[in-house]
Amino acid sequence: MDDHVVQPLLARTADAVSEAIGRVRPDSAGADPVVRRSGHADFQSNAALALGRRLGVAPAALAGEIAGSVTGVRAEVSGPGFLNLTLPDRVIWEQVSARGGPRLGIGRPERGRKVVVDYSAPNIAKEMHVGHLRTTIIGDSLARVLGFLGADVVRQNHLGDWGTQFGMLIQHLWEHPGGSAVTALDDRYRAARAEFDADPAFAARARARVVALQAGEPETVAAWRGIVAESERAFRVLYDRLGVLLTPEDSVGESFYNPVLPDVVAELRAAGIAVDSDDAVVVFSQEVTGPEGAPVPLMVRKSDGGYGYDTTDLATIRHRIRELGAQRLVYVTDSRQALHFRLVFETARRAGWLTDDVTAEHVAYGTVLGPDGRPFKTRAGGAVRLSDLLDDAVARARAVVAEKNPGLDPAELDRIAEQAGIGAVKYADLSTSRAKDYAFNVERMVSFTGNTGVYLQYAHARICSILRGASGATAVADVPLEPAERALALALDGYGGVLAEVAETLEPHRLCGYLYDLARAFTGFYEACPVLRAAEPVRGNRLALCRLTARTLGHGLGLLGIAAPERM
RNA sequence: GCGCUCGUAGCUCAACGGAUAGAGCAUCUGACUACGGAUCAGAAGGUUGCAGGUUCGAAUCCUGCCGAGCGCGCCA
Repeated sequence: MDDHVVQPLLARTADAVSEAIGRVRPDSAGADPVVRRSGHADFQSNAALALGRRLGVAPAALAGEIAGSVTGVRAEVSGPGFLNLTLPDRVIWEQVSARGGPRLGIGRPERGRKVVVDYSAPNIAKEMHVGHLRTTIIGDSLARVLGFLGADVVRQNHLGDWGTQFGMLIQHLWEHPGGSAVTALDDRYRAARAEFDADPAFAARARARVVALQAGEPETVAAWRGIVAESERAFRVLYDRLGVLLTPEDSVGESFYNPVLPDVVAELRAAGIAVDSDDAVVVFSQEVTGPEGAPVPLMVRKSDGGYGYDTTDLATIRHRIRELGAQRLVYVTDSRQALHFRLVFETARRAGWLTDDVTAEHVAYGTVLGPDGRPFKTRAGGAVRLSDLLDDAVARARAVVAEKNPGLDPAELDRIAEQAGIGAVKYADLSTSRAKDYAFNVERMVSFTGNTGVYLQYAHARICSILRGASGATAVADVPLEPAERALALALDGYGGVLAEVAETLEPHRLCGYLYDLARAFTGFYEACPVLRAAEPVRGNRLALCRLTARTLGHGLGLLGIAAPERM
């Protein structure tokens, strides 16, 4: 019973207006009541503006009719036909009280929907770098939000675990034994590449090793597995540190699809979708043209008989729909791959894998830029290691937290600095709209003011502190609402709606914006309304608001994959 | 050449087709011996890249320009 769903006030108000429209203008029953949050009242309905026009009635007059018929809400006509809607105080307090359950009264609108979220996808034998940051963080947050709303989320970590580079890597490992940590693997990769380029004899042995790997030669395959396992352990360390949900069971890399690639091509060929061209097999787009006006191809089999990731991604679609039974496919990769996914989706549609019952979405995001406004690189021009990036953020967070709270003992400080630093990086990434590039600015990220993860964590911690100082009584009584209480309560009530928006648009920054607004609404409340000093029953009501705010902030941060410590 | 994405306050960013385009930094003026100061009140800051169009109503939708980034056959 603690799990019951509380209908948001916005929806209830919209229903009330909708019913009133139906009574006043039966012909227009079912019209969108266009109810939104308002700066002039609790909510406003803009329905009369469009509807009046269509019916040939003055919008203000129609708004007046609706106002006269609507029940449960005070409605006042304003301006050219806006309807300002105000709820009774009692209703709002009841709403605060009703959201006490573990799910904050939020339902599971995504229930019964299987969603595959493809994200992270680091490369085996290489270290994770800044290029893996956004996909990992955004994808994980989306998986959490969709899961919370009831979707059957299948996470897929499409590891780069297959390819010709493993031939030279294994060969190099055998010829130069010793060392196996992943940083070493990363160096090893470079060394192998150098030797491959410099020494034709080694290159030949490496190619032979690729053939052996593809042929399933046991010793070679065992070596390959060893490399994969080693890398996965290293990823695990970073995933744990980042607080990412991905587990080894979610790893379904390129090698998994390798055996079915010929069949994917065969199926496309049989359907006449894939054709031969210059010794390769390609699918020409029917929608997109390249230079010279020629159709853009998808390379499903290279002229050397090998397969690239065009084919692998086609295989993922087929597999996820046919074998996993997914209704929604989500690919979280950077925006430079937009054309690639467009072609892949187009081909999958032509092949009949993607139908109207299944959606496929490329969740594209912009580049992480360095301080110079160019793509983030080390001084030497290499990729910035993810672990270095996090170390840096944690170190700065530590300094900021230590200054704020000098009384913390070192162990506590370490723990909080880690949570704040990681949270800061994740929040910075999630809080700007995905499509844009953003500059990685640690200074700003770990600031206690502004729209940062640290600010939200601190807000949460301080509310927790208030609650610690107060015992028990959070029963909600029907007393007059102060404006700041009203603003806070309405903000709290909007949480589920925002989550639904995130699930639909796959834009976590909406949740960030909501949480920030919520924290600010709390600030306004806290400034205007004494809590612990207030007399009952006001005190109990305000404590209830504090409690619900803390829980909502904590929960929202959780869906962003960010820790919400009770003390900082 | 074509395509995708983006152009909003000095800076970093918001804004389901709705009322006066909002926050935070930074700047300026005030207030409070603080339920943990995440301060609070106020000021200033904008022709939402430009020009048309649709609409009762446009930062948002459409068209055309300008500018930036990215992409367009055997890399992933």
